[in-house]
Amino acid sequence: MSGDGAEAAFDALGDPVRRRVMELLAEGEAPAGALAAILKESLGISQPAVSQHLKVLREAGLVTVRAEGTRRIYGADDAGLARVRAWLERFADGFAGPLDALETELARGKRERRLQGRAEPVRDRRRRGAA
Amino acid sequence: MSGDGAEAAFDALGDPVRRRVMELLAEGEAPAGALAAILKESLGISQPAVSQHLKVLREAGLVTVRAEGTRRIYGADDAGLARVRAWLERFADGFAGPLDALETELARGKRERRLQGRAEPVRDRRRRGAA
DNA sequence: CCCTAATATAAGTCTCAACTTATACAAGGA
DNA sequence: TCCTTGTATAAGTTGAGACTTATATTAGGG
Repeated sequence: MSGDGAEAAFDALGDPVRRRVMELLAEGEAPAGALAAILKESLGISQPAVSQHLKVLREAGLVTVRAEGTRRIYGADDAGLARVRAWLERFADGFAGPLDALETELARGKRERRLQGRAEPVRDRRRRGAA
Repeated sequence: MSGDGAEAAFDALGDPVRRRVMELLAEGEAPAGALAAILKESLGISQPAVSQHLKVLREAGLVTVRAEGTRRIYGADDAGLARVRAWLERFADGFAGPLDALETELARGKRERRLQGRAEPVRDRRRRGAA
């Protein structure tokens, strides 16, 4: 429960350069080189850097790639974006996502009980890596 | 053009702990201490760390705070979340946000012209800080 | 075939931000 | 008035990841 795949997407969108890439792709597909050229001009970022960003976006499912000769044509991937939207629906004023009224009530009750505050067994854990 | 305030929100949501805080707040308001207790138990994170995360969320406009005695009651702020949704509407299959059909066409044409690739004046720029 | 063009990967550097502990501050209650 | 409880701020450390340059890879063209 509570495990969508929006994690990687949000991690990826946490970077302004990658957000810019997505904005460019929102207007239509583009070869990697064109994106690199635009980002080099506007932000002074090198081609390899852009390539690395594209890789992150790919792995987050936010972009699609299609080979065309030696070119890689990138496009925004609705699948990844949909997962982001789904995550946001939790906050949709009124109900909490795919839960029906009853489950919502149960969850709320459980939360309130948990929120009373009872903290002792402090497991361990150290740094939450997001490779 | 192209300057919404979704930037800070996405930067904030780029962190898994802050996302977790938002998920908790999606179920309802909670005092900082309760959030700290939950995150300590589940992720082993200290109270000051949580306080710092809450500060980031506050500055991103993603949460509201209300003082109640010595407690700070946090809640999800629709304003910030709305800005995130607005950014995502760029990708809404078909049209590009608040632009009408004509403007969309113009934008697309301009993009395609830009994407032809013409890069020379490599300004300077160094590291894109996001205080 | 080799050369060029388009992209990706390797390897290394350096900044930033997410943590830590310690402490300050504010609001009640005894 | 002090102590306690709840929260925020200060100061310092450290690992991740966003860059860099250099090089590998792949596809076509002459």
